[in-house]
Amino acid sequence: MELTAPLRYLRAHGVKPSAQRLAVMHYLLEHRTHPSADEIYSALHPTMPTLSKTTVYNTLRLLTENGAAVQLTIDERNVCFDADTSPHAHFLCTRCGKVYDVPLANYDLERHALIPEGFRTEQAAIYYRGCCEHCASENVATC
Amino acid sequence: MELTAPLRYLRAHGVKPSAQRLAVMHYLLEHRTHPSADEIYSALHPTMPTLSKTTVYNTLRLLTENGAAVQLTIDERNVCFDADTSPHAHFLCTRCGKVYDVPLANYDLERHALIPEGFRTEQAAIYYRGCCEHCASENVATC
DNA sequence: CGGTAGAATTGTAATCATTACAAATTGGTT
DNA sequence: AACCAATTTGTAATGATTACAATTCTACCG
Repeated sequence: MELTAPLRYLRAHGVKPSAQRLAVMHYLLEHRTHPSADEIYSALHPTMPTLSKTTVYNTLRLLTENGAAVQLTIDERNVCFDADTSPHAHFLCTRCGKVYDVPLANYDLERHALIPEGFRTEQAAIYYRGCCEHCASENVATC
Repeated sequence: MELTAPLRYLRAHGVKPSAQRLAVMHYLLEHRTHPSADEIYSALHPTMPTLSKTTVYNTLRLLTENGAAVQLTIDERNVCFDADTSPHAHFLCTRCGKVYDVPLANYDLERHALIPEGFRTEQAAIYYRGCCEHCASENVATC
């Protein structure tokens, strides 16, 4: 039961499974916190001591290239990843650094912008920055 | 006449002018190519040999903090900057790396997403990735 | 079963953007 | 001219990501 979902996910996106790929996919599916490559590595390394950081980077690239995950460039420090590939926006709290999912009012992202003829869009992202509710109530001064 | 616009721009956003700040602001206003800090430094350094890269970074941070420019995280390699702070989207061509401006059909960015109560939005960005018209006609194979 | 080719993984070293920091310079004020 | 604060500079550090060559794994074939 434990690894069923990751395996299905990889197969559905044409990614050949391996212990490392299943572990990364599993982590992404279980932790919807938009982790960075380093966070994933640090979380998996204790229980999978042979895992290398390069493999985590390679796997994440493979997953995003095959549509099994999405990479977010909302945080200028490092890229982070999301196993939820359905259309939704993201909100980065610049105080605590958390990235929140935000549902879209209108699912047709491309219709928002007037992209010129001849341009082929492959990906769309909507990013918000600001102060999340938790930080706003914690620290009134800076919010 | 040459530096009038940059000076006005800095003053309008409460940034105390200096030769370096005017040069960076001037470059951003003249080059709507969404340059990175390094591109700006490389372009200005020949005619301003004492300019340091740290100053370019410091100045860009100052400009964005004061609303005289916007920083884009559309390119995962490096942050880039735009002197046009009016609401518009951006399109990154993953082939040639160019960032294009894209007008918005609906100027109210925040209304697109259902941001939860208590969250305070300070910035919104819409990013597209894909293949631009020029690259599409150049190289049919990869587009 | 054992051998083998190709793919996947690993670890280390390099790269590259960005930041930290302390020293030097500049600008405005008395 | 003298002084304080702000700005700039150069160098060194940091930190994420990638390059690369060596090792290990996997699937297939005899």
